[in-house]
Amino acid sequence: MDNDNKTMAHSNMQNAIVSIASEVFAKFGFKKTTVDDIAQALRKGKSSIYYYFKSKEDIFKAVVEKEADALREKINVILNSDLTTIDKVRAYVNTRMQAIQVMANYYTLVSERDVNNLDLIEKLRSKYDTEEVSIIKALLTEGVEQKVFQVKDIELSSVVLLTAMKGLEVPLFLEHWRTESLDTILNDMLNMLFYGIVIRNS
Amino acid sequence: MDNDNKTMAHSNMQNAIVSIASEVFAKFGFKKTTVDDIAQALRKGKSSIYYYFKSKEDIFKAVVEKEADALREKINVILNSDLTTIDKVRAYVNTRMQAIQVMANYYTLVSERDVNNLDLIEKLRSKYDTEEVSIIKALLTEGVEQKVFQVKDIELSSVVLLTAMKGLEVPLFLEHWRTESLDTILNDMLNMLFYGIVIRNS
DNA sequence: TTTTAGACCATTTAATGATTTTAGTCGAAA
DNA sequence: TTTCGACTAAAATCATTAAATGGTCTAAAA
Repeated sequence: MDNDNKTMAHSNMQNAIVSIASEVFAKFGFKKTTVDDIAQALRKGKSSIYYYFKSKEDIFKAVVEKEADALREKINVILNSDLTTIDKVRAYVNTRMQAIQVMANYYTLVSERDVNNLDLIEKLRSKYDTEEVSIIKALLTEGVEQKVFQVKDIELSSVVLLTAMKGLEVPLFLEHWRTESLDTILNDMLNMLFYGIVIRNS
Repeated sequence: MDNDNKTMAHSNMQNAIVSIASEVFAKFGFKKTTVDDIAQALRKGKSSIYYYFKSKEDIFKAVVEKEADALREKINVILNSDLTTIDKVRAYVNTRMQAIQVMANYYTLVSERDVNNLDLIEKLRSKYDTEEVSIIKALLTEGVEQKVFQVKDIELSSVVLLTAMKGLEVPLFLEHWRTESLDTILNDMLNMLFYGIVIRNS
């Protein structure tokens, strides 16, 4: 078997592990899932898993990264589209609010708040928050460049918007506090963002 | 001692307990503070405390309520002032963002997230969140009535604003992530809220 | 009559040692 | 190159015992 096929087979096995691990982690959570659980689900020995991954933590990171990729793909379609910047922001927020479902394993780890995993939680949180702030900054910058937006402090505004979205995850997704469709709610919020609440006389 | 003086004396002792308890809770947190700690700080026996309060939880609630009163007093000055509605909102947000310092015991309890106290946390959170939403609704309603604001869904907007403020408590107060003054940061955010980010051509 | 506090109870928490489980490694076999 | 059984060290769990704590009772003091 030449080198490329060997690497391909290696990758295939890694992908298989990540897929199965994703399901096992989803079922039991990070803490309660053992590497032996994952191995058994793959019908292999535990040390086989360690041939492909350095540690349990690395497997979990790969799982979360795969889920993040699914979200990134959707978001990149929006960023690269011909939509107006305003519509891009709308589409982005709508898609981003699916994060809690698409990146279920990451959110579960964060909410577990297990003191033994705070380091892992902080690593992941930092990585994905930084990424999100970059996306929002890019959108705000595009809007400013096209003279559609006026934003005094893009860095601050990006963080504020991300913080607001994250804060709303709980009432919108975990508590189901409103009966209107998510689209309606997000639309109202975005209109507040775009046009403000102060009435300006023409 | 007639009845009024008796009641007065009773209240005085309750106030003394709340004051001292506030300090002890602030020092050790709810969980680590024992009723005996509070009693010793007052140079009394533990069962004396139970003569004035039904439970440790009731003492803590009284402590938090006292702190909340300090914040309410400041906010009521704003609500009852002759300021324009826009300036009232500005002043309210500035004052409200002091909550994390003025209501320190409440915030400490919430961040402890002790599973044995989730019930108490939820009771207090519900109480004070409901109160805050009412204040924001009143301000938005006043603005709409004076035709200064245009808000499609006052209930939703109030909750969104409160959620955003709460979400920003961490970066602004606990992580000191920005070097500008708090006033500057809050001002920028409020301008986003009032006027939006979309440039509207006259 | 009101206030106080020591003694007490039931429950919770902490400490401890023993046992089990788990992450990760090694080396031989396939 | 890949797999896995055996193994190790550390971590986690369990059962038991002791200590601590929230709260109560009742008698004494103010």
